[in-house]
Amino acid sequence: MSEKILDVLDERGYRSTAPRRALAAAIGEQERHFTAEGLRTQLPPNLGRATVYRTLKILVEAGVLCRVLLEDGDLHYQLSQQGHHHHLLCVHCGSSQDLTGCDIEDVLVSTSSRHGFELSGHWLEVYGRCRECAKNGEAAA
Amino acid sequence: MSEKILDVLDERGYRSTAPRRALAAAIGEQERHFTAEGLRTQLPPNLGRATVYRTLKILVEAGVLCRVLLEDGDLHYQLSQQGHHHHLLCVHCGSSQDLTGCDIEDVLVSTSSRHGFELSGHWLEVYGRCRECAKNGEAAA
DNA sequence: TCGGCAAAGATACGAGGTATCATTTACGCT
DNA sequence: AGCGTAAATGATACCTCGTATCTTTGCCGA
Repeated sequence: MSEKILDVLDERGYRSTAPRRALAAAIGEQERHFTAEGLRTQLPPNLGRATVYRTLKILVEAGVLCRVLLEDGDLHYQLSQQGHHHHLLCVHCGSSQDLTGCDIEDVLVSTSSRHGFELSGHWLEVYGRCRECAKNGEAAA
Repeated sequence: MSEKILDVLDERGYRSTAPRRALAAAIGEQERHFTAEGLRTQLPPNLGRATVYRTLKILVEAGVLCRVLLEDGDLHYQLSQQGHHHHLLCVHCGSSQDLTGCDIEDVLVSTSSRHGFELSGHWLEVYGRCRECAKNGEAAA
């Protein structure tokens, strides 16, 4: 996975540097969405803060990562699948599923045009409980 | 409008104070979504920053204001109509329309349950160009 | 009118992110 | 291989947005 990230950077003309390799490796190991600061704690401490933020920004622009907005407003990142998609975020265990091939786009387009609105983009996050957490009962709030 | 805001505060047991009256008046004058800091520049400078943020938070909880997330991640506020709704945000002129009574909720519910997901909430912002800006041509990017 | 308690303002703090800038390093070129 | 240059880095300072703390102010019910 980390190789794939480095490939994308290479394709875009970015240089292969030690900090970027470390970042790619760390990102590849994430099992959930993560924050910039969280990622930083898993990296050598001499790796500058600015470098982390710079690289994350590049990776989002390159489509490798996508931003995930948590219900409390926290901004996280995760490896992005396919192109445009949305997230089903479990508020209980923190897992996320991607939502693709749904009919939401269509609904949006038709609803928007009914308002004379020329749609260019949108942002959707869905919060709830995943199958596992819902099954494991009412124990947890 | 500002009276209505003060009424809501009163109903909820909040006291009527000079800072809150000033805030309510300023909010009533906003024609677009606004930021906390932007609002602050339109208020007497002796009105503390904490007070602005505290009051905005109260008003969001009371349903008077709603949060609006701009495409660049900036958090704005605006007077909220009805209960749950979404925004059509014009990226050109900055206006916003409310999106209510649409069928998006239904689609979300059915799509989510197909994933075994127990939906509890969601966040949607739609970006594009409003009727006016779309009409006024391709001149502007 | 007066006292308790909510609210205000000042201030400091903290997180998250960006600008600046001198130094280092990748890598195309010969 | 070695070199020159532009890109990238890390340190640092800074900025914005928002919150915690704490003392003082002032609303409002008895």
